[in-house]
Amino acid sequence: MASPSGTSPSPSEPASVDEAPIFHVDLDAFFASVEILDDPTLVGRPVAVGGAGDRGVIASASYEARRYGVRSAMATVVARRRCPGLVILPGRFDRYDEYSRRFHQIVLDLTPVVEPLGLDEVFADVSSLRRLDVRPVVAARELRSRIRSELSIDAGIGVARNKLFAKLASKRSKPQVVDGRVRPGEGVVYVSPELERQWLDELPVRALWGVGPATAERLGRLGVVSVRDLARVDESTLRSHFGRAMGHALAEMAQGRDERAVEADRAAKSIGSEETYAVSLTDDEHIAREARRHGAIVGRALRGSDQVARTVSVTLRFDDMSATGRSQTLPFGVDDDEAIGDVASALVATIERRGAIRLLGVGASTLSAREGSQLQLSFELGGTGVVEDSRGHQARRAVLNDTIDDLRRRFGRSAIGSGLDLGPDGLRVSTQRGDHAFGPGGDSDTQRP
DNA sequence: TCTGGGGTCCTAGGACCC
DNA sequence: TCTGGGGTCCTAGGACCC
Repeated sequence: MASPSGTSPSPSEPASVDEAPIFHVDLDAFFASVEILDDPTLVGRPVAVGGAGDRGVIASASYEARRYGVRSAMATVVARRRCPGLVILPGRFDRYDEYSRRFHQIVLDLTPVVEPLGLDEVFADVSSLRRLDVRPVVAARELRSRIRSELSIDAGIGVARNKLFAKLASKRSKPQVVDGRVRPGEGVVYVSPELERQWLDELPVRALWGVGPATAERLGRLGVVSVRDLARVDESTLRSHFGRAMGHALAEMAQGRDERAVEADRAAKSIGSEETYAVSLTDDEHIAREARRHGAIVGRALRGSDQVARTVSVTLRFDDMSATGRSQTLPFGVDDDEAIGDVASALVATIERRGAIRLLGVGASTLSAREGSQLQLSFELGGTGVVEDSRGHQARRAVLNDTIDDLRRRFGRSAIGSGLDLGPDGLRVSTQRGDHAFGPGGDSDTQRP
């Protein structure tokens, strides 16, 4: 296949695993591809997965749809305008999960060091192939054909010295839309060390990992548009403008350096559920109910993964697109709908509204394995260490109620929506207050004026 | 043209502890 | 008189990624 000089893979060049130990593997148009596989009548039609409503966004677009300029992250109303015949599907994430697991397993058959990024991408460290004397480009081609034969989905694979170049290479390996036509990709692209500098110099800073619209804009104001420009700025300057971590990362990437390891088995750090409403919320009771509903979804997810969360957070986005949040860390982990819902609805009630609410979300973090959390609570609350269900429950309830009282105090009663003071929605649970002088917040009553 | 839902990471200030 | 220094935890906000 014809390729622009300097950007073609160099399959004929020998590359040992030591020269190019990192793969970035990325499935093409993943969600849309799964939908087309499951419904052959969609073959050849422009297909997208995403929200169909006025506030929807495209999550994935088939190449047929991309011919019309449809892209992921594009507002659905825009996509429809560009492509009136666009088939928009809501998405079936359980199904994508199945495909994703199979995809991961195929890569895991090659190397155990696999780091997923979302459902359709992984980094893989293939250093372990050294013993087998396999050239990485050859291994990548075999991997690609296995993915294609077992999943019926194409993948692009970047092969390089580090994550930075592997990711840039996989992007170049993809099919491209040129003049309304889809040009097949090369599938596997290897960046040789000799090509690295040339690649970087051609790139806009926006192509670098971690450089989004805001950072690109700020760099532009410093006269930095390309990575070539960026390479001329010293690190201390970058740190002073962008902070320690970002400044360092920018300086490193501009030189083609990237020491990040491929990390397998990264545990999730938070679980959340959020929703953008077709019609923004204004009613206090409705808002509290939604906080509880999302809290219950989070609770189910926690229980499903045998985890408890100590931190409950809420996020609101208003009609002006501004967003704000509140979070509260409890002295013990929770995984039940009621506890999460109580804290979430109380948190939401403390937020001063800047208008109608278009998005409401509930999150859980500071996660730990569920086992033993009840016992731990019993100790923390000054118990004997003997776990007794009713007592444990009552003590948790008491701490939870105190926590909610603390929120009122911190943010002022007036900030609390009318939905909170009353009992009927079950927010306040009848517990004799003052009969427990233990636990964090347990003596907060005495501080109340 | 108007911006989803799942997440991760970073920063900064205050509280608190030694 | 003026008044530490570092570490950790918590919270709010923001940018970014897929």
